[in-house]
Amino acid sequence: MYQQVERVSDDGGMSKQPKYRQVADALRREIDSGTYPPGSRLPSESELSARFEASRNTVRSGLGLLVSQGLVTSSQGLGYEVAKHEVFELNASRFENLSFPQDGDAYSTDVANAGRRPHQTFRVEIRPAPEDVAHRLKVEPGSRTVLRFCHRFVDDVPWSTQATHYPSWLVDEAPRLAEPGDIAEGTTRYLAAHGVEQVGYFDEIATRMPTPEEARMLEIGAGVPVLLWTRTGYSEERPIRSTVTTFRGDLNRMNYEIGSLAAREGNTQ
Amino acid sequence: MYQQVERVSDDGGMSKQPKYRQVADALRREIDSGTYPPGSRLPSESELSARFEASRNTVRSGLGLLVSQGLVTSSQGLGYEVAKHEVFELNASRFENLSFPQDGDAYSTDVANAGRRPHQTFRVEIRPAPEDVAHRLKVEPGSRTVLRFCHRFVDDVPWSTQATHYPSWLVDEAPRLAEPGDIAEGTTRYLAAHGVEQVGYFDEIATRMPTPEEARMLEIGAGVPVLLWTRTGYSEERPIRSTVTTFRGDLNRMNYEIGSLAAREGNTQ
DNA sequence: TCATTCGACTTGTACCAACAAGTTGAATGA
DNA sequence: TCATTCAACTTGTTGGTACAAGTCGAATGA
Repeated sequence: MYQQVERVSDDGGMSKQPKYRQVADALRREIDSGTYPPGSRLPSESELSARFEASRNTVRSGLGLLVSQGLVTSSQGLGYEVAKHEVFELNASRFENLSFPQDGDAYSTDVANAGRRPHQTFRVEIRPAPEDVAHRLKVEPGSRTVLRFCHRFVDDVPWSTQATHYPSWLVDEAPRLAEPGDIAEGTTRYLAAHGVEQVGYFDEIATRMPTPEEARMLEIGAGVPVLLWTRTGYSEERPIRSTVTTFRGDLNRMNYEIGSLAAREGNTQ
Repeated sequence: MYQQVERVSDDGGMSKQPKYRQVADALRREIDSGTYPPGSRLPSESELSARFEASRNTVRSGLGLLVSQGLVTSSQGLGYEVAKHEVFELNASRFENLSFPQDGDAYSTDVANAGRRPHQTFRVEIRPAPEDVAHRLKVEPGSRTVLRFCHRFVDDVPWSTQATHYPSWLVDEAPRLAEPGDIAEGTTRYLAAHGVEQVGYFDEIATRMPTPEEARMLEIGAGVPVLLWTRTGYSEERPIRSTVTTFRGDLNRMNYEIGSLAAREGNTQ
């Protein structure tokens, strides 16, 4: 296959890099330049081992770098594959007033409009408030909250999880929140009908590597971060909900449109 | 130190996990439970090797997992340290009208207000438009753009990079854009004074693992993703700027306030 | 006192070996 | 024809060894 052997010859006087990094860099260049397009298979470890005159372990270290950077994935028995990135756009500012991306309304229609097949599981629990949620809802940590939890898929690929906590005082006014099953008209409308209107919200966006739990739920491989979207909704008087949505970072992008965008016809990616 | 040896005894009938995962899980539990608080040092590889009755390689695999999840960092000669997370809040919606977080205005004051020391380097280049930028600015790929690039530090720790591209037609109307050095009054005000007013913007937020280049600029260790904030600014007629800000994911969180938040006094973290 | 050396630690790199486990496709046999 | 087996691949796990390289503090010597 490769009669010729890789050398550090390309190293234009740069500092000497360890061999496993040279392997990673060489493969990264070839991936970037299209030698190995997204979805294609890389040569096997033993082939690379011969090509780079390195032991299998060294080649594995290099490949491990690429995996932890999310560039390639590996599966036992199959080999290494260049990662595909098919991102899905989420418009976060569209839900400003009533239609919340909650209980499947906006989510299902968005996904269906993109020609994909949505699917979700749903459950309701009574749970003591975790510290961060308690702080956002301005209730005591450990006090009772209703958790409405949603696990979402697109074409049977895990896409996101969404956990919305409601404070117990709100459940007293709107008891159906604590009942299992969907609220057909949407929780925001349901709450508004019971005199609790959401007049504003506060979004926090963060990223980090997934916990093992999150990696399991979203079937995330190594090297893929999660995007955390925390939306705290407010009535005129106080916080009424805290929604934490956890997205696969490799499949999602979030958008905010603010101000007049008359000049923005067509889409921007 | 540890006379007793770890066993799989804790495995309550669960599927057998490889030993290196057991090591990682055990250490993760101890980190979460406070046995090893943030900033503290983990036992050395050889100590862990004795404790878990595993080879050094196996222990290293387990530690490598924690590193790639951003939970711990390692440095040669020093050992493994539990990562500290000191996040910095960015209010993205505050810049809705004129004061852009550009050329240091909002950034410097924000950082100084937090009692930290801001520092930044700045440069201006003429560059052919990369494809994504060209698309956002609605110009031809490869056409001339002005790139104003900013590398920001907080207390001498690399914090973010910001690259703003302006289309060449805009530079004809506002020539100081292409000149090196700050624009004291802020680019947005400068543009407004030349009849180009930004009336809206479109934000895209994404996350991924850093490229080697980004890892170098931001001094990111393994297991820390970057947060990409792309803001495209529009005048009444067309796009006028594309700003891509790259943040260290472990040190930043982005906030959007939308609607009335009279009920949100105090802060939410 | 102060700077240097050096030893004892730490993690990093690189190699070897062996076997486990998943996948695929060709050969086999009913 | 069709299902099964099996051989030949792939990556995954675990052990070993050796040395390089970074860090720290104690011992050394001027």
